[in-house]
Amino acid sequence: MGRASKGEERRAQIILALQDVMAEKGYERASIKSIAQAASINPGLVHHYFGNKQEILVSLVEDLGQRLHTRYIQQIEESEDAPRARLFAFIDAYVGLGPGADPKAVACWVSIGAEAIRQPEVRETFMRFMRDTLEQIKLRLTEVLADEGRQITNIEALASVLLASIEGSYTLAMAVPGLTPQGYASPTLKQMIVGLIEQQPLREGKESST
Amino acid sequence: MGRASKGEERRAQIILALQDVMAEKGYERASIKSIAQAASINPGLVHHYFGNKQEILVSLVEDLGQRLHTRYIQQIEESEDAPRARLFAFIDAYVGLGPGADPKAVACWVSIGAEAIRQPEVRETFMRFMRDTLEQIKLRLTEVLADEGRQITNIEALASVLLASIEGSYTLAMAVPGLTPQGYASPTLKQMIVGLIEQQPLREGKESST
Amino acid sequence: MGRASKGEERRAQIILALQDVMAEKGYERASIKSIAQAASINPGLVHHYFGNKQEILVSLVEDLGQRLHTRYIQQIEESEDAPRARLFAFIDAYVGLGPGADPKAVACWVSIGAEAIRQPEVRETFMRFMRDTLEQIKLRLTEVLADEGRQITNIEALASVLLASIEGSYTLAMAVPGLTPQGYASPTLKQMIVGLIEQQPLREGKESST
Amino acid sequence: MGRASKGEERRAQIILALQDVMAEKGYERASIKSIAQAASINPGLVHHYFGNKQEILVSLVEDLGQRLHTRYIQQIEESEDAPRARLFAFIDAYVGLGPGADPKAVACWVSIGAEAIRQPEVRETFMRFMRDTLEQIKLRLTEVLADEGRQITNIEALASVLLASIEGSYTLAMAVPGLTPQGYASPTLKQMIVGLIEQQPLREGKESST
DNA sequence: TATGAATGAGGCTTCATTCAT
DNA sequence: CATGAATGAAGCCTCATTCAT
Repeated sequence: MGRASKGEERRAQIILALQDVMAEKGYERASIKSIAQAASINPGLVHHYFGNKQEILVSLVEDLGQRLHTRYIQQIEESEDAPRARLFAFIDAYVGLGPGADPKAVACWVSIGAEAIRQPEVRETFMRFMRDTLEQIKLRLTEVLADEGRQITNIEALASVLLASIEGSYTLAMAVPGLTPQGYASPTLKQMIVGLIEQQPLREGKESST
Repeated sequence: MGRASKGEERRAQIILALQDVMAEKGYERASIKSIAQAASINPGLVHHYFGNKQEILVSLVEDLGQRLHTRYIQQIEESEDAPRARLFAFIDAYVGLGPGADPKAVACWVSIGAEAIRQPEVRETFMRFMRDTLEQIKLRLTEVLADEGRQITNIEALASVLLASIEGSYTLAMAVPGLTPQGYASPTLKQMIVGLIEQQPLREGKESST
Repeated sequence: MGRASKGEERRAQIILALQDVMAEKGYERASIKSIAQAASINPGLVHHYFGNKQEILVSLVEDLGQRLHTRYIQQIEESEDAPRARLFAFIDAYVGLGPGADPKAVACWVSIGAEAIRQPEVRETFMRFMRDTLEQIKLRLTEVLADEGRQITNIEALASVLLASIEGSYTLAMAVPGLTPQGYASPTLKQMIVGLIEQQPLREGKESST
Repeated sequence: MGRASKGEERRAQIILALQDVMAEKGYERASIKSIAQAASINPGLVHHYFGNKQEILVSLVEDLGQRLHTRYIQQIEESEDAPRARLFAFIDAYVGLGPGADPKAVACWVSIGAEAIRQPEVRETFMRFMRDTLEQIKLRLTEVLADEGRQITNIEALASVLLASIEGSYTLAMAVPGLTPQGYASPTLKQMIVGLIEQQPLREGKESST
């Protein structure tokens, strides 16, 4: 797993530079020149490490996804072992801080969502990450439902709404700052999840709570 | 109420053309030339009606917002008079169909959210619409809570999560099509809302259902 | 001599509008649209009165020249009858106030001098005025020299330097405002002229009049 | 003092190209394309060396100013040591030949004077040069007056008229060629200066030196 | 006369990418 | 690896001029 050769370092430098510039100007307006400047390297050098601009973007998507996943793993490790705790750890990792705990990263992530609509290569990478994330949500939900004696139905839709809420909270946070209350997302999402869970019918003759 | 002078028609033509091109290529790649072509007019004419490209975008934001609001009004009129029905009408208007019942409109809306991060003029218009929408959600929620004898607390956060879920569902629908189940959003969101409502404590000694 | 028909008024309006816009932006950046706005008329109307933009400029040159000449005639009429007084009246008309007593007019005049270098039609009109002016200077100088018993030689060069000083004072006044002292030009030019005159040899042993 | 790196050469090439094109068409009509052609380089390359068109113009102003100053220094070195000779050397440098001994340079200089009215950045550079030049004139004049026992008053105004005469002679030379006699400027200006000097009162009853 | 829509050319600038050194 | 010069294609916008009404 020999990471961090000179080349890898350079690549990482460039990817982070794209993140910085893109957070400020968006993808299209992030010129190779400006990226190079942000990375403190020569413009011509960028194309030694990436075939074209889009490749940097794809790498950034991977990088941001990786960072989010890493945070999630950490939160899981620090959390209690109970299913609910693990589900909440997921929420904390993904909205408590957003991707990378970094406003720049969140801004990029929103732009990436938009770029993914048009650029197949970006979509592919973005989608892979979203699919994995959705799987995790389903896992955590199933775990909780099982643990609490609820029927496991409709998981796909529940997980989708949760994922949408997370993505949407990024958009709101960046595009309409100040409109939504500070720090509302994490606790309210947890509350919402609890609500959803408790609407699931009990597995064996028990009455559902509705 | 003389609507649609010649100039207004042209403007509408151009705004719709931006929507079409932008849905396919995104804002930055929607060139004035391609917009003019989509509108079947001369490229030079675009700047006869709009000072610059951004003005078209801002007009499109207003237009899309207006369309959504109109749909909402219609749904309200068609719905029953009960508070819950009105809240659900809101959901149907905003996610049952997305902005404009039109995939193009949804694609644009996601891009607009991203552009709003960087372009103050776009943000302003986008934000005004989001603020109004948030107010509507709060109104509808308050109505329901009052009607069902629940305490009215935490409305701001509840509404924010709902708004985020809607926005996020647009992003998922366009950027990772097929990942989430068809038509999941509207019913699941309603379910989620019910869950959230029923977690609100009762106003007078009655037991909450949790 | 029926002046001021409706058409003539419109033309004058447009010419003055060019002056206003040109003073602020220069000739090339004075668009037909901005000229029309300054004239409070419709852009399309401009080409009813002038074949093209250059024609307006040529008319402006004529207009400014006319104004200057008119001022000169007035000053002459108000001045004493002595040759020196008439020469000084010339100076007062041309630099005491500049063309039209109007900073805008002076700014235009400097630009016109530059445009005359490249545009033959402008040069022709500009040159006609300059030739007439030079003739006036020579007349006034000859008059003075004759009156003061000086030999009349070198008039052409003397007049040219005087004309150059006037033109140069416009450039300095507009391009480097504040660099030269307020109101220096008129008295100092008079002083310079006196110096030049008194260097002319006497015609027949008479003493100079100073 | 390593002058003329590759980049500096290119810059100089472009600046001279602007001079050539501008002499023929004026600043606004000197397109980047035509400048590139005159410099025998690719149009896109121009913006590799200059941020925008105006920067080229400002550089040209500096370049022309430098050339004039250099000529003046040379004339001074070649002239006698007497104050009058030095003052006359100034005149020869500035009008005997015009800026750069080059009609193109003179044509540009006139246009620059006009552009300076509108473009602050151009004005600043133009003004700096004019200020320096005015200082030189004052120096030379003071020197002469001191040497010839004249009172040193009114220097500012005398110098201003001289500077105006020089600038004006450029305008006349380019805008109305043939109107003024060939080569009139230098000798007549000298004559005018002598006239001005000899009008200055003597410091202490001494006779003037003429 | 008057309006303002329409045309089409061209200008400045930006930029991804390639290449010589 | 690294530099930064070079290329050429767009892109946005401005504008003089024409034209239908």
